[in-house]
Amino acid sequence: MDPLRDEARSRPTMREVAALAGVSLKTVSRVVNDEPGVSDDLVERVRRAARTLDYQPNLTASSLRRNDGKSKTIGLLLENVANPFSGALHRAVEDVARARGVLVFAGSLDEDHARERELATAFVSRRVDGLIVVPAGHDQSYLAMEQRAGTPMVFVDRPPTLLDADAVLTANEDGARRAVSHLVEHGHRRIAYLGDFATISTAVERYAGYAAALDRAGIAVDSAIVRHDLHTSEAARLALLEVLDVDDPPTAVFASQNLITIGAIRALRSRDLHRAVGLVGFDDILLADLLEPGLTLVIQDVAAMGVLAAELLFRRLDGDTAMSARHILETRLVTRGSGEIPGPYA
Amino acid sequence: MDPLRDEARSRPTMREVAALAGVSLKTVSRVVNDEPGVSDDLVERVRRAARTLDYQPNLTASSLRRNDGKSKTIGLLLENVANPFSGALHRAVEDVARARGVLVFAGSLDEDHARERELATAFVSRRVDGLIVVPAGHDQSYLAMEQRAGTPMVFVDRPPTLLDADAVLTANEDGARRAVSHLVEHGHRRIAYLGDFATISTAVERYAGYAAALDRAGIAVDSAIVRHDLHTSEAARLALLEVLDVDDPPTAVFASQNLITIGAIRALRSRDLHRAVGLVGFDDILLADLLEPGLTLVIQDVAAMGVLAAELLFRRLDGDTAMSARHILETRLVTRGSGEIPGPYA
DNA sequence: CCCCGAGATGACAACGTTATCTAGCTGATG
DNA sequence: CATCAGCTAGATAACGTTGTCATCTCGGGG
Repeated sequence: MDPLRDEARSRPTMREVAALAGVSLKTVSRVVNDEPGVSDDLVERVRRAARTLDYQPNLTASSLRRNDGKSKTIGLLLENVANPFSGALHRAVEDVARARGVLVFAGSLDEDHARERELATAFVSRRVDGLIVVPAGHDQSYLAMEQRAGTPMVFVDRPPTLLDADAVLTANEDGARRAVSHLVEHGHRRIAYLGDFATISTAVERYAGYAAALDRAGIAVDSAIVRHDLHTSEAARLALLEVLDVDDPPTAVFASQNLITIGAIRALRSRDLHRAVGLVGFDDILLADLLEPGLTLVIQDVAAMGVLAAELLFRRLDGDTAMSARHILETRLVTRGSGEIPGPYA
Repeated sequence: MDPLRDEARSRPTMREVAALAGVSLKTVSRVVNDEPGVSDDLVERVRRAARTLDYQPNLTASSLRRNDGKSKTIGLLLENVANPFSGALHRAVEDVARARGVLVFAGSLDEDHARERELATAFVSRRVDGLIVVPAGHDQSYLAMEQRAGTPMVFVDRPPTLLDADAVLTANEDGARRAVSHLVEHGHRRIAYLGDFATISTAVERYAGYAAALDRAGIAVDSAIVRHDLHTSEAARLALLEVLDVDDPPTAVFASQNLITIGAIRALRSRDLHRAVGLVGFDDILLADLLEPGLTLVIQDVAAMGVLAAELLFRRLDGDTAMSARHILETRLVTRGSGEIPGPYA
């Protein structure tokens, strides 16, 4: 009907390359996969034919037929591809994967456990070779069947629940304890806690570290200056404004996550308290050194976490059947000023 | 040999579901794809069998066989998944894709044109349904065949070269002109330019805007205070330090990109000039409002760019055959202090 | 009571590739 | 000179699914 319909000319296949080169399908397959046992003459002819047709092998068909069934693809479930933590993790995983010719599917979960399951299933349907997961939910048993079917999986930042798998975690409690002890050492005894959803395991651990540091210093936790379930910087800002209004207000603040730290800074600024109230945050923040005062932070080596997670995953793919393990990475306290503001007991 | 080898029990297939339900393969296919013409009785039986076996359809096999050949997958080529611009773009694209059940492959190019081609080819080999590209190179003709084979592609931030395709771009020249004019209006006539690789089209356009603004104000471009090819904040910092040392040093700076802006701030801080020298940057920066002085920036709506790009792509996938077009998004100048520092002619 | 159409179900081929097996050829060995 | 090892090349089946078409059943109309 339409004579100009050469538009949707479909991609050349091995069969067409074979026809042009005057060889069998299988010979083309051998050449494409660099298998030995093809004469130089034919290799050259096939190569030329492939180039002429601009042949690109169809990797999905290939992986369907291959014995190992590998798709050279992994799935990465992140909290949100737009946040810096996820971005850094993604990049580290990508680099390790790239070295092995493996591509990365990435997706955002937004702390939504339904979304986690949905996306994991979508990845599995595409037959990814493995999964790296920063879980949003608290039940990963839905992955058990898939794991048994041979898909390795590594959890990052938060451990899997109701599932046995490798995990790369941060020493959250220890990091938080050091952060809060640091404030105590600088003379603070009224230290507020601002934390993320209490359903997030890292938030729980960081709170435990906060409480432990206070306990060690003989300070009682005062719920009037402890706020959980803050997930945006705005929520954190409002929470801190309230906390600053209680009787006997805090002289220092521990912010358990980067967005919360930012909210805390905004609150302190608006009261012009940023040079008076101590502040230590968990997680790195870009430009932390350019603020005034500089931000004292507990930081994790996110890139190292990503590299380790990817390496664990590929080790499993290479056949490692050792028992699953949890790898805990230490944190580092970087002092830049906000955490060294002296408290009343300095 | 190893009796415990039930480990790698492979995934159930339609054939197994069919056997368990006592129906034919095709009937299972119909049920899985919600095709009409299957009795309620059988639908129920198949559903139950599928659930029992925890059957997950193999989408790669399905897309291989399907007439439309769609893999419900798109490829996204970014500069670096870890940088905020790429992250925001990625997220916007993901959201549009998610609404259509489409998954996103993402990869980093690091301004490497070889890597661009490599990654694009890898995506094509996995038969993605479409590509969204922030190109690193200056020749996308290698994609022509693929485009003719029916894979739509949309370029973002930078136009395609030697290839006709949709593009979503920023009004770079206009934005830069407004930024520099803003400095002129605040009394500056010695305005330094710090720019990215001159091979990047956006950098070229922004420089053109800088030159145009000076020209309009009757100011000659002085190459002594113009620096190109800065790609890291450290390079920018060092460059500005040098520029500040020339005779008749600049009283203001235009930084053409976010990392460069950060380097510029560091340089100014180290000379304690951050409250004396005017600064306007291109691209958004997290916490720009918390610095002192606040950063005056020309910002692009990155999320809007991503949404538009993804929508254009899906429109093509839905069969839109209109001529390809370039969509130019305007920028916005956000004044926060650093750009309003008065110059000598104020 | 036969035939026909509509609807449900299944048999079979095919998507593009790789695995397996066999055929043909060469040249060396007994 | 027969045999066989060793190599190259191709024919064929198979991966898990969907498209096409044939078959079967059932109810209603002539």
